[in-house]
Amino acid sequence: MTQATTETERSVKAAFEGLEGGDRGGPGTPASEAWGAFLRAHASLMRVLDSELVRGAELSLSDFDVLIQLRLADGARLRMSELARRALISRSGMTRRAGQLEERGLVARQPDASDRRSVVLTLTDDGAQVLRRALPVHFSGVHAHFLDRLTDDELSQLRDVLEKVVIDCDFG
Amino acid sequence: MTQATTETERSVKAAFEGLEGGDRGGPGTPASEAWGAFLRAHASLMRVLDSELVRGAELSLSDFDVLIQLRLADGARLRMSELARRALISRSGMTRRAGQLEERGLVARQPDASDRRSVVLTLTDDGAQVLRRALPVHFSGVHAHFLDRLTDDELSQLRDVLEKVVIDCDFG
DNA sequence: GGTCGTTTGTTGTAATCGCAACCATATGGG
DNA sequence: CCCATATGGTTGCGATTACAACAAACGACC
Repeated sequence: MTQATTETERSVKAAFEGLEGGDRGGPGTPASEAWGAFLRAHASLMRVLDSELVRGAELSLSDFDVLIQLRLADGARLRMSELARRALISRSGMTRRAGQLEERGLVARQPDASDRRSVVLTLTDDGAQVLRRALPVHFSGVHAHFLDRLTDDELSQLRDVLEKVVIDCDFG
Repeated sequence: MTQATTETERSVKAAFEGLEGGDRGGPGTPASEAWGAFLRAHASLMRVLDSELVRGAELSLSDFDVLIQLRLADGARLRMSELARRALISRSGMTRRAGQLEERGLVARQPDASDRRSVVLTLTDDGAQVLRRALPVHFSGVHAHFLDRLTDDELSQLRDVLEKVVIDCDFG
């Protein structure tokens, strides 16, 4: 995977000439290399972290996301839409994920008194316990593959740079 | 829309609450903020870029990935496995994606004379033409949402930092 | 030549996800 | 009060993906 980078970026040059692209963003530039690293980093990190979490805590990264977002919310309760927004998934995706988690007894659906359209999701005791067991697994993975490889300065740089390219858009 | 998100990419904004992992990695630190920005940036960028590409060139980002990797390869020809590796997808995923692209006449399957197990994918004239029309669409999107928002220094930083966290792993 | 382990591509299967459509509810103006 | 519009959640549906298992072919070795 790392090797492909070099190869790719070398040949990118030939492929993109004739394209109006210009210098910035052209092949072999920091731009294209940054883009490629961005894609590779995400793909490989997500795969490994999910795999580790499933093996170590019998929880997918998607499920973990919902549980952790619930736990971080005030009172460990959130409406479906808000939860979907925070977990970066669609509302329909949230519906199905909540259904699975509810079947496992990790979350509970409750009607919202102030808005009868809404459904409020809460973390059950079992859910909190499962989350407690999953946290160190995920934590050690993020440490090993992410935090331990970067300095504090690099993390700050990464945060600042990436926040500039976040697009505010709907997710479903 | 076509699925811009590959696997599991969710927001885990501050996944380390309640852990005594020390300050590094705790909520509100550059670590967790960088991680959250990483996830949000990828999710939103992929969604928007895929959407723009589908609307502007009738090509999903996944299909584009295959075509561009073929184009960048020497002679615009690659074995399935190598193509899958470069496109960050599994071999089975590559099989099916190649099947679709072949049906559309954008790529052609050829036997590899030197290894009868292998199948070599080549870019057809139609495929090259579709790719030519797709390139400016994708590049303008990458420019608008990524490159134009960052300086050269920031792109170099991003590349250097992200390459440190790329994990060399199999994708299928 | 024969054998074992590896690699290559494909397929069955199951899981996931988003979009569009839908109903229920809420909200703001006539 | 009534209607138009917007929002919240669910469901049907199609599309995509990875994992595991498989056969064919390769390669190293004896």
